[in-house]
Amino acid sequence: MNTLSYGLLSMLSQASFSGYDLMLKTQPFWPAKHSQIYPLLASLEREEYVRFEHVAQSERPDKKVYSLTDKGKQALREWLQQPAADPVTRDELMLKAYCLSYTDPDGASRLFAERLEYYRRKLRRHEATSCRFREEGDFPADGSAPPFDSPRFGSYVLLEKALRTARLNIEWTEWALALIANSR
Amino acid sequence: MNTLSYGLLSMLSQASFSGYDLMLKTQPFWPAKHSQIYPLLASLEREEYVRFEHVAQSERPDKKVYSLTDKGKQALREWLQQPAADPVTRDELMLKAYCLSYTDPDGASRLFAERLEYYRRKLRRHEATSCRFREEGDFPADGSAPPFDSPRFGSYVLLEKALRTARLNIEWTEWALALIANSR
DNA sequence: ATTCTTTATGTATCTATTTACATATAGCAA
DNA sequence: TTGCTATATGTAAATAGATACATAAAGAAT
Repeated sequence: MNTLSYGLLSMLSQASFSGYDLMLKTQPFWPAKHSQIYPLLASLEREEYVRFEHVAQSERPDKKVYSLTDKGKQALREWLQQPAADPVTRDELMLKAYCLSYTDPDGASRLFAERLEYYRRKLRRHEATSCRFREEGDFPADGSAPPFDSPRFGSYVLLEKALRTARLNIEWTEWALALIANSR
Repeated sequence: MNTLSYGLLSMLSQASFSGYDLMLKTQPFWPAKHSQIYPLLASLEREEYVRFEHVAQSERPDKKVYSLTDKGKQALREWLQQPAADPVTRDELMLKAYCLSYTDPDGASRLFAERLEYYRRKLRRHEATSCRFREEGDFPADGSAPPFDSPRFGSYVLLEKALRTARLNIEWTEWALALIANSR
């Protein structure tokens, strides 16, 4: 059982999902391709952490909808008792920053401007998710936090982090672009 | 040539380093073990992107000090023309947040309190680095930014991001801990 | 004295992850 | 009608990364 396997179980604690859904849902915090997810789900099913049912769809391909077994729920409770491993970030732009003087201010601006667009897209997506959650009743409509007992408490805390991080990254990138522009 | 290989070249654009130094320097933005670094350096040397000289040390083991060749510098310039790949973050705590209701407020507080300590340690380290850079003359003593042409411009921009991010993460974790405490 | 940590370099093996190969249906755009 | 995207599931092969094995010497702590 590796971290991603526990991550899949964790997503399934909120609702049942297909492998394709899980692949999309894990992207923000543990990106993985479908070619990694499907074999893991098959293994989790063999060892009875999850079960699935075939769901026929008329307009789309049929799917397998997975849900937690009691063994899966127990595994989650034990996993939560363990401290979380340190987060890992890998960012090519940060590596490029070390040799920024090998290009000119125009080249550097282009790199940071592309990253700024990436952060802005992220913020827009998180804001849309926040609205959707409030409209669909996952979060209270008044903007307050769901209670700790609610299965949405975790999503609320995560979304808040994602929003704050995106805004900070936008501010930092704009600050860096201004520094580069001032040097011209 | 993978991303980490370019990252090693990028670090070498600032100064010459041993494989051990490079392993330590890459941790913040592209963590890698020495067992991954050493073979990459050997391969970069075979293909003449870097060269090394043996440096005998009296009080420590001898080392190989690597530096960029002209071919390595050219490779860096071409790499900088390409847009940077999207950053990747993998964080077990975020996965655990999805099933937080499977534990109690005490268990959840413990998880977030451990992470808070991690972020505080990070901030202290970054602040120490910032002081060191200013004392050693890498950054201007008045707190202003090094000029764009300076090989330290990138480090300055990166350190600023690290400081802002660590502070935001501390604030977010404290906010989450307060939410959990209020539910008790 | 002994154990632990840091510096320093390397290889062998295993696991995790990505890329490519494969297939199928529906909708949309050129 | 041809190609592109999204949904949906899978396998094969390659690469990237982690763990374990190996060695060595100095200093600090116990």
